[in-house]
Amino acid sequence: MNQLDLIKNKASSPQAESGKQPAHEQVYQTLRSQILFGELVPGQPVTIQGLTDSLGVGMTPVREAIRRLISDGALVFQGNRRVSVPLLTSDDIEQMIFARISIESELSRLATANLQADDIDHLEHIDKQLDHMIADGDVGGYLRLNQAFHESLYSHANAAILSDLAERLWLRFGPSLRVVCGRFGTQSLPDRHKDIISALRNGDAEKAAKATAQDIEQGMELISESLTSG
Amino acid sequence: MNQLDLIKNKASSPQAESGKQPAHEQVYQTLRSQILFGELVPGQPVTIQGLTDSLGVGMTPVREAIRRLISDGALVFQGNRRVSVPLLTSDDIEQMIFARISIESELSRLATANLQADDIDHLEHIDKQLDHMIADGDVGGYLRLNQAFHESLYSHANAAILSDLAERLWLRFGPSLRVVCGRFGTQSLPDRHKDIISALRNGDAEKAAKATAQDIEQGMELISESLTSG
DNA sequence: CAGTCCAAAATTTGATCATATTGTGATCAC
DNA sequence: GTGATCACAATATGATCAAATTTTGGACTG
Repeated sequence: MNQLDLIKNKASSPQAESGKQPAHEQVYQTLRSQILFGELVPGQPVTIQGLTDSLGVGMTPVREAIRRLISDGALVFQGNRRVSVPLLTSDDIEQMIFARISIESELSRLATANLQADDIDHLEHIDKQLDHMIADGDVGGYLRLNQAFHESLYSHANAAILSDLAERLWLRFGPSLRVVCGRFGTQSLPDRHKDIISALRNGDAEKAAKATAQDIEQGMELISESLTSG
Repeated sequence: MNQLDLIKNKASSPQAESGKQPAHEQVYQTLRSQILFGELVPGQPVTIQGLTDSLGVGMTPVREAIRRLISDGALVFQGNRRVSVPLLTSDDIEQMIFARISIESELSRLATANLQADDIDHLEHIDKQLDHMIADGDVGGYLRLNQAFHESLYSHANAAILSDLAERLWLRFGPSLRVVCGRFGTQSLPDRHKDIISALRNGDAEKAAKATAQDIEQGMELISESLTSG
């Protein structure tokens, strides 16, 4: 894809460890995945020393990663010096529904014009795998592929700032979404992706935006219901 | 010599125990203000050691503060280990116009119902001072009061997540807005605040949202024009 | 005598710093 | 221009200090 990336990777080939990223970056990415895919439970405390032990790195990289995640809204600072995975209120969900629909609909709208046929094929491929995950009841697989679908779509919008805002919102509800899936199973999960794909193939940006909004609303309402019932 | 001056000037805070905050938090707040109010120039490099020297604290707190600001989008990591104040493209501005209008209009809409008469008086008071700053050509004062106006308004929306998203966007364009003001002077600066206040007094949420959107669009277009002309 | 409550020690966790190591960009010789 | 070398900045660790939580022990009350 990008020539510059290949060149940059080549320069660091001596250490063939697939990436000579600094430790604080690796810690950040690790925690980010764990939060995004619900491997951490809402309310769970996160300690610096616990992470230095389990990840085998020093305190400074862990601290930096935690600060970044707090800034992302993926972790919350508890007033005393404790840090934990956020517990969402239904009011939080309301705000996120609004923000996600505003931003991600626009991302779909922008992406529509830039998508080539094979890009859409790729999205369809992801969605097919997604169906299998839902059928198999594989919650982790669902979360990863659902995220991959949206990220892949939004990446074609060429809108770094809007994508960044969207990513932050995903980090906020990741843990809660996992809980919902664990409670209700994968059957009730939304998948308006077929509608999105069909709109993309027709080059209909408005329809793609609308379908994205519906996909978002269904998923978020599920979390909201889970909160009120629990 | 003046290493603590920047930190100590938080004395305006009503709480006397502002010295109780950890150093990394103070460094973050200091840098945040400097970025938000344009005391740092777009493109300017930011070094860890430079800040440890000038602020008189160790490297760890500085590192944490910088990571947070990178996550905020207020600073950018340059691929190599360099960090600098972001340079915006006109495409960035486009995205920010969209995001700000979406989110901040909603914040105005939500705030309308919650505002008491004396809250609106307070907003009007801020706006009156703002007029003086514009007349005097005080760019720094304009930036601070403009930010205070919007923050004060949005705080009544009781929407932490949306406010957080808005804050991040403000951090991104702060340095560039300062440059614009320096170039064009304060005369051309937008101020639809009178329209906002009048709508708030009438309890007209839609009109408040609309006036907010106009205020945002005018301000951002100014930055955009400055980019293309420069 | 048992249970509760409070205070103070002990333990755990966080915050900061000093220092060693590593990587980057720049300079200078060739 | 190319390549070795040098200076500087960033990264990472462990030590040290401070704060908060938990545990513990004893006294007091019922």
